[in-house]
Amino acid sequence: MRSTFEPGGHDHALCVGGALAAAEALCARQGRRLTRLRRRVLELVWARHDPVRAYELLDRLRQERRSAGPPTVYRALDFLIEAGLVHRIESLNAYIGCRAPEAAHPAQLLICRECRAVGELEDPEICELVRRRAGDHGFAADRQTIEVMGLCPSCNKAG
Amino acid sequence: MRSTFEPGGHDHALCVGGALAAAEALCARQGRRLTRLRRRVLELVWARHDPVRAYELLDRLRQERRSAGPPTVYRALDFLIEAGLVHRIESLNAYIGCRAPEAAHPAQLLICRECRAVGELEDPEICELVRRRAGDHGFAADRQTIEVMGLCPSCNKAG
DNA sequence: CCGACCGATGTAATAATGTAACGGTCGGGA
DNA sequence: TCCCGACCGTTACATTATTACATCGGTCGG
Repeated sequence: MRSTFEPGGHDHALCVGGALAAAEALCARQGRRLTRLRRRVLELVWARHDPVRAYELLDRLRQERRSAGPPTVYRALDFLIEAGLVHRIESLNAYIGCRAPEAAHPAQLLICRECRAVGELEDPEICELVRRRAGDHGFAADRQTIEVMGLCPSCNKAG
Repeated sequence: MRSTFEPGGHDHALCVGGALAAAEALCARQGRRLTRLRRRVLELVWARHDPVRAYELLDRLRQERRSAGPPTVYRALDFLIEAGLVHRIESLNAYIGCRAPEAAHPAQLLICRECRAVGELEDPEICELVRRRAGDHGFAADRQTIEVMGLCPSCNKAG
């Protein structure tokens, strides 16, 4: 099983580097334009493994790009979400880098209520079961938002 | 199977009346105080079968209670959600009356992107599968938010 | 009955989140 | 060359939600 939550002392530069490389590749393949700005926003999103707020991104962006305003950030986020590189966490109004941008599946996000770490399932069975049950009621599902609050492995042990 | 989406011409007064009666009963049983204000907000939430925004509720409340402000509405909503009488729809920042307040299960909301009607599954299998898969990754789930966008039965036929 | 307490509500201000609208720039194709 | 479309800057504004503190009204022990 792929690790859902990163262990404490991992080399985070690898996460960031990997995410950016994957993003370049994906955009190239799909004919999307990963501009300098968008790339930088993605990098800022990946700065940590917990969710980032839009206005936090804005504050950091401003430090290097005086001209940034809310639309700057929201447009970049829209692009990144559309491309499947970032997830919006509806229940937190926050954003997090997608750990499996290649997979087309909708994700199921596991959010730790203690440390705010976020893990990501890409479980096709859940996805399919939800779709089927909705279909049983005559509902044609096309987008799923699944967010689970709870305790991540390490907070669970600690508590 | 219980009907998930109400048919067009149903007698909506029955929905509202039933919801209020169920709410009274539930609060009585659980020792919660369903005050006049909270009851009225619940009634306004149930005015339609599609999601209501907090500030829509506020506007309507103000017509009969000049003193209402944002906290008035948000506090009432917090109470109703806590009691399981209302769901917050995270992906819309909106609220809807719970159709099965007796059931302790988390709900799965089916949201029509055409007509905004909302149906509600209370599927224990989905719930359990999500919990189990999360558990497989060491995550102790305690709250699930599942929101599905798509087309309701009638919009699906129409489109 | 009194007064202390507590949950519910009133009230004002403000924070946090997100969008609209319009203009400028720049690169690629007719 | 000229136009078009994508991208970004810029300003203003809309929407959603919270904080902090005051007040009201009932309950309960004394």
